[in-house]
Amino acid sequence: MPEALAESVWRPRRGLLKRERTRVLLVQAAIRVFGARGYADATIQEIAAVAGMTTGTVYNHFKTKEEVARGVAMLLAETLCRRITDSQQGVAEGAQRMAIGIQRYIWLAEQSPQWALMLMEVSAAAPDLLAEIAGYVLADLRLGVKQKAFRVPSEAAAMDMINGSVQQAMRTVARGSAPAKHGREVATCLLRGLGMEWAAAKQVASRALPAFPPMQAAEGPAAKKARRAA
Amino acid sequence: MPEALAESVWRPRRGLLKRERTRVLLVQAAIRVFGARGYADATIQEIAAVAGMTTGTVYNHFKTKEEVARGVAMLLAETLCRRITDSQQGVAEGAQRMAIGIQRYIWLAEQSPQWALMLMEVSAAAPDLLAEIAGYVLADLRLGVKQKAFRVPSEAAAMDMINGSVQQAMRTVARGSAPAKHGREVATCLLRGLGMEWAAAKQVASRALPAFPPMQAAEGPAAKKARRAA
Amino acid sequence: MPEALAESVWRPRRGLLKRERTRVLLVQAAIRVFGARGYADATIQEIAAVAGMTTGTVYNHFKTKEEVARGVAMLLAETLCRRITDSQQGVAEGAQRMAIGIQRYIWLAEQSPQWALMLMEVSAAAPDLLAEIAGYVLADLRLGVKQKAFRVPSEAAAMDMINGSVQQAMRTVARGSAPAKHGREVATCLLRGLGMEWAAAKQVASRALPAFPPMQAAEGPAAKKARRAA
Amino acid sequence: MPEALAESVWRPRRGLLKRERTRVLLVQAAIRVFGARGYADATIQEIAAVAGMTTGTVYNHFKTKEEVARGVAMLLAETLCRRITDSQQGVAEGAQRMAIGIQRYIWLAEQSPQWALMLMEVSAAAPDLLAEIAGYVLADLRLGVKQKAFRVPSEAAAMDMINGSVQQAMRTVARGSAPAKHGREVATCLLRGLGMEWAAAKQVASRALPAFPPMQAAEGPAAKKARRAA
DNA sequence: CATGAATGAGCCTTCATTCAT
DNA sequence: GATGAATGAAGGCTCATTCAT
Repeated sequence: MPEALAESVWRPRRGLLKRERTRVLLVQAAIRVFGARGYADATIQEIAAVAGMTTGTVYNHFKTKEEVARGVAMLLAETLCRRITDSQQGVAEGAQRMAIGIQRYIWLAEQSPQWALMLMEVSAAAPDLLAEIAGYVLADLRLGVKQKAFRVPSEAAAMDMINGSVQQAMRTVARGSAPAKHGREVATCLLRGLGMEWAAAKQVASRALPAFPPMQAAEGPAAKKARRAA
Repeated sequence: MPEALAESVWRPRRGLLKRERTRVLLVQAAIRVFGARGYADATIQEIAAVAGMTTGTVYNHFKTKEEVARGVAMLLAETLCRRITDSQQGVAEGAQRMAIGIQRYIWLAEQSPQWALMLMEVSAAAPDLLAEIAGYVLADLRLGVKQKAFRVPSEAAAMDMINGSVQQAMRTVARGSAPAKHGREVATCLLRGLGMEWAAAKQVASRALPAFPPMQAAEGPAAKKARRAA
Repeated sequence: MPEALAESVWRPRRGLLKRERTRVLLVQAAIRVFGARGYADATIQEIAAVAGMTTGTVYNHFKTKEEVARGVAMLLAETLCRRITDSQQGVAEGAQRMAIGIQRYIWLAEQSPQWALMLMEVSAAAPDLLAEIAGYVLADLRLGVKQKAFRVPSEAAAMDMINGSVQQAMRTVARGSAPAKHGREVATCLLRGLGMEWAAAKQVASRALPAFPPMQAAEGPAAKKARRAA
Repeated sequence: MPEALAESVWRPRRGLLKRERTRVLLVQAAIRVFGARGYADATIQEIAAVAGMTTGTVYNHFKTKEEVARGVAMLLAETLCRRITDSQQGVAEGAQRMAIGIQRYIWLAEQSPQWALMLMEVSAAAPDLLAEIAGYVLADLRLGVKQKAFRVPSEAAAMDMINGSVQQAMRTVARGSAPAKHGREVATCLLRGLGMEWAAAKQVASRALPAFPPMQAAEGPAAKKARRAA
């Protein structure tokens, strides 16, 4: 797990109902185990053990291993999207937002190759993850188009290009076979592919990435309930 | 299996030593089973049965299940590369060769979604497949660069973009959620990403795909031997 | 559940103390679930859910799953015996009472094969059911003997014959492999086995079955209490 | 297991192909385990262990636990039918053959209550057993009818009566709650139920049971093959 | 080389039962 | 009395792999 995300993912969730707290603990354990063993080789027993519970408890919350993957996917998606969105605060250009997102994912793969591979394995098992992320990417794409920075033959084609390229780049980086600055170069290619001119693409992709500050606590339903009651 | 490939893959291999013919039969059976069940759910016993042999025989030719996947990967790679290369006969422009390759893969995914998904699963288990294909892609990329049609920040970035995008597009198509002309639009994006101007990219991607004629028989070692002897 | 019994079994029990009403609701739910899944495949959790309660509640009323089966057995036995006895009102001949009982059970199996199989499964898990029923059968047997209609080598042998034959006939009927009039023919055989002459057996078994009127409400302890208090 | 059957069931099968020999060993082990634990509580692991093999081997021969029960049923059916048929050698009267069969089964339940209960449990899980036995019973029934000893309203009714009664009697005997001579008395009732006169029924049921000699070896396919080849 | 029976480690999954709230 | 989350012991079953024939 990239250090920069650890806190956001592991942070104990207060203010959740008991059932939900257990669920989150299980998902956190699953992230650890998926990361260590890979999705295919991870076992429910180990997830339970890591969470300090028993197998039965896992099945109280998830009907199948795949559903565990879905739980993991949702937590990761939520964390990633929120963290990256937070770091884009105040960036109004679609092109730059896109460049930030692209490079951030590749940067995360550099920080923790193992984690990146897990992320992609989980994505395969639980497409929800990509779907969630795609929402944010699409928003930036549309912003860029509206701002006349981008021009694409179709949103679908552009999305496939962006998502596929970033994933492939993450793999390359995780494998250790990427040159330095790979993130920036991939971003350059992609911005160009989205219709920008060479110089502009290069310029935008070269700007320093913004800081990546810890996520603010999300509210659980229990907390929401309490607030509503107030 | 896309009809257009079936003959090339299933054709009985004559002129091979017996050992190798058996091996090919097993690989062909494995392709069928992987396609039907997916790599993870395919069993050695079923592959053997489909090939009309027994488990033991499989292990006489492959040390592990993964090696079977490698065998499948090699056969598919060889078939794909040869067929696509053949169809590019006489195309001298790197840009157009690239456009043809990109669209052909996406077209194959349209022809047989199941097969496409299998292809990608096998790629994950046996990276040889992608490596082999990448060789051809890289050649076209370099050709395009040499011809000043392409301009890229780095070969690695361009390759990740191309490979990742095509895979993602194949997935989208296989899932059935791609718009019509997806192949052409993805190709347009990618050519643009490789440095071409909008109009040129669009124009090249819009040319009709060349025919996709059956592969000529490949020579087995036995035939080679015979020829050498002559 | 045979329609003819449904009302007697499902009828809400008024006038019961709350604790007992809950208990009955659970037993009724168990009958539904046992009928749908079979005893072995029924789960406490589903029984609770069907009753609109939780597992814990089930265990507040029954120490084990088997005890639930016992509860089911008692309710079914009570219902069956009472309904059949009611329908025998005014029949003074042991032989005819016996013929009615035999045919009624087989008729019930025709009405609802699934329910019949459940009945026998529950009997295996909770012999109380058969014991209860056997009491009524034995009474009719003795009546027939006293009236010189029956003549048997031993009560035990006769009881085994009657109970075993009826169960087997119910199974055959439930399986759908019994000819028409099976109930009547089995009854004829059994009456003959109990010592009657052919003609008499056949004649008695051929009489029309009496109507099968809904059961009158049974009193619960609360009602009893109230009555005692009066 | 009743001593009188043990030798017939456990005898090592020579002249069987290896696969079949293993299968028989597994079935024999299953009989032991079903007898000791009951069908529901028997585990595949224990069966394998008792047979000196591993669980995987069991599943090489039987797809499910129920199929193991079927294997047991077939072996028991074959053994029982052959042994009883052998002991009826030279008995030409259908009535007496029937009386012998009825009493023999009940006698076996006396010899080994546990085994009898197992037999009935297995019958429930694998109806093949009863079906096989029923064939022999039906033959005797028809013989008796042809000889004018029996008269029944329908074969189906008679069969249900015989099978059901014998099973119930076996249960009663196995439970230890049957009076002495229960077998004879049940047989008397049943012969009467099949249409005989009281005196005749009693007389036939009172004859001494014939000896119960060990079964002659059955030929396995390998032996058959060898013989054919000769 | 082919055969195919045997292996065996180990996973997923179920569910009766408990117990703190 | 009701709740329902948690338990945990087991068991069925799979399948890649081996090896004697």
